[in-house]
Amino acid sequence: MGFAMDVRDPDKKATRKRGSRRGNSAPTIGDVAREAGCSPMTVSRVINGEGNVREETREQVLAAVKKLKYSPNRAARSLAGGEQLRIALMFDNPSASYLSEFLMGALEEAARNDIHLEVQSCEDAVQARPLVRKLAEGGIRGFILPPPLCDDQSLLDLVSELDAIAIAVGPGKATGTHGAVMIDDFQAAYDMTKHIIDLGHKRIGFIIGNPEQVASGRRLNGYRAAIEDAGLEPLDELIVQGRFTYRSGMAGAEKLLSLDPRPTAIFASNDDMAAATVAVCHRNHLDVPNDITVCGFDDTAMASTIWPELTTIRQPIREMTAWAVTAIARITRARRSGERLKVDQTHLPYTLVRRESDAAPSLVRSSSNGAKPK
Amino acid sequence: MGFAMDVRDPDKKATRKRGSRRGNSAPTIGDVAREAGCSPMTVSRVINGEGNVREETREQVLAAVKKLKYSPNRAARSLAGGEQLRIALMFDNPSASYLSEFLMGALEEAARNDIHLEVQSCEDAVQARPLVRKLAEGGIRGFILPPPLCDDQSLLDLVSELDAIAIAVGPGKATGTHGAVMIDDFQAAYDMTKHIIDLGHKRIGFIIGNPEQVASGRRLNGYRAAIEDAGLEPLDELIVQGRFTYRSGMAGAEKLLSLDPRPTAIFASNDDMAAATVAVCHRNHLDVPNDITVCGFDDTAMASTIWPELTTIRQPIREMTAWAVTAIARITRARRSGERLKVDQTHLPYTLVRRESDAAPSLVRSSSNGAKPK
DNA sequence: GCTTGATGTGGTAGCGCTACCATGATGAGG
DNA sequence: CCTCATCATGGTAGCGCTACCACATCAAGC
Repeated sequence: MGFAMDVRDPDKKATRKRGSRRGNSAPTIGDVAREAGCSPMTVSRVINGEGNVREETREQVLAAVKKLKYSPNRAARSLAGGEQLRIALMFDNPSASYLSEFLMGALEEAARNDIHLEVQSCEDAVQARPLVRKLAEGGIRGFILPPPLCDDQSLLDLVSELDAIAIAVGPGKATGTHGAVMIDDFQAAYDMTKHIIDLGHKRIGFIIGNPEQVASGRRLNGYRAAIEDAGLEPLDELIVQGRFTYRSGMAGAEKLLSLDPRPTAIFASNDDMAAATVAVCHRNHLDVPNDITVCGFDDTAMASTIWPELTTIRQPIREMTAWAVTAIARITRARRSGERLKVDQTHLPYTLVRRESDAAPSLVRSSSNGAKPK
Repeated sequence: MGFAMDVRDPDKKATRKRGSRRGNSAPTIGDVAREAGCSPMTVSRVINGEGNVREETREQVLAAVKKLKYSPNRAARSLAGGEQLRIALMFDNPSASYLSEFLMGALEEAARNDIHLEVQSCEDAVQARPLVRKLAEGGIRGFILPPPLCDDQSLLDLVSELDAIAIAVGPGKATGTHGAVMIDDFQAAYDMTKHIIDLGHKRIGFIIGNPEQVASGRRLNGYRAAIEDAGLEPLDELIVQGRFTYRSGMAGAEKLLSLDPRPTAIFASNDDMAAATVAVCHRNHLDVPNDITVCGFDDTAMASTIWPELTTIRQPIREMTAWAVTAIARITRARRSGERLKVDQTHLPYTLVRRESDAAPSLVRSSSNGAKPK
């Protein structure tokens, strides 16, 4: 026995010294155990807040932890602890340029918490269903769903049914059966509309988003409320249907510009449609913003690429996705230890980003060189 | 003996079955080894791109990986492998809409290999220098540099000097002192130009990219070579300078459209400028593609957002970034074990994506309804 | 007294992977 | 022919931690 140890020890030391496996720093659970005069197992128990440890022992361990500045090794923990938490991030419009922000938030947060994140793209909500089922059966515990997927109630129900967790990122409305992070679409649209009104505009056109996404309706309502609160006449002719696509934005803008008198400002429900509106304005030889103000929503890359750059509403997409990831982690942990806490929902703050596409209306139609007020 | 086995075996199976440690899914390196008919070690070698594996074996392993959809367990990897590799992804034009693809590739691959990736934005190459120094001193071992950062030779030299690894993603030209993944910009521009020529165009305008990026010159040369090879007259008036921005694209397009006779096609060095060109054409009441063909380069989100959608060259940005990440990982590993293998460079295949912005030239100027040939 | 059952604690065996060394197979040089 | 280097591969022993069982201890019950 003694011999065996003698042989083993130097060997081990040599390995250690070279530091081929581990630099030299980072105390391990074993170091703590030695310091506290107990076994690694007991240390593990204390650290994980399990019961069945004498108060005295616990204190010794905690003192040792503090003294050695021990912090558990994440990799080892998740390796030993059985399965790693796996969550899927699904999206069905890969063209969305806010995807990069979306990914930054999710992947960063996932890495921080040692969560495996799978990025899945799919055609639409219908096609997503079998995919979700497969993933859930394959061990995925949570799903992050951006719009428009998160507006499909039956998809959300399917996730609950499969005993997984769905978090909607930026849905128009939360239904209470699942978690959600969003901005207040209503208030944001209200603010933007009020901003345009404050600039002096009275005829403000609005292009609605995809009717299948609840957010579209909320943005429309925000616009309407601001118009009414300002005492302006709410005219149906100023509101046209779009579908969030560039092309639908072109059609909507053409319709609005053919009105007589034409609106002096157009608020499109997203940036792609706003960009399309700018294009149509240019085709009609209208200068933006001197002849007409155009505003968007979302602050995607498109908004700051085109000329003039769009005044728009910025969603804190990164923070929203990060929140979604931690929410899933929290809920799963709770579930593992039996308790079934209810999923929560939250609103994060948005910002109105003022760029170059808005200005006060030119009073005289022909004088199109009115300097934009800063 | 037989008894002992009888006792032990079911026990083990039971443990497995309950899946207390491992769910049941996730194939391990051992499963792959069994499938490929070799040892786990060999699989490990293949996965980490180490040398000393017979080509035949490598292929078998790769096939097994694919078949089983194996993906290495990050926790185990970093637990066994010592310290975590840290690399930085720097970029200086956050507006680039290909950023999302870029990030997808990098972050996904980084997560897969349990590499800590820091995303850093900076103003320009000059400003990047102190930042690189600080990061390298802080333990960053590799830098991923998209254009235009990767075209700054002194920045690349700085990285080598600091004993870190630089991989250029999509530079115009590789200098041999650093790693690089790219497409053949010359050949791609040549192919696109030839495509336009084959459509029947003879006066083809070209908008050059940012002169500070070497890729711009390569694309220009590709255009020139195709023009000459087709026996068309190379006219300087058809080539205008741009800077890869939407706005510079507008200026360039305006200049080209003011020529008499105007070109029947315009090939812009990137999608943003091509989109701007389409906008300018529309402003001049020219239909795309019936009155004029417009082609882009890069296949960013912009290309498929606007109407008409752009015919363009797709770079496999995601794959390129992923390659960059694994290259850094491979080289670092090699360095750790002493050997100093030279950094390598590779070309990845591009594709010409045909959409709706190109057509044969309309022979009679007024008849603008020429059907687009399929 | 000895079975039960709770309560602390330690031992053992991995989690999936890689560093390191040992091996077998080849070919070059003596 | 045998050595010695060079490859291609396998075996073994951990990385730091936790699940699981075994054990020891002490109280209460038949």
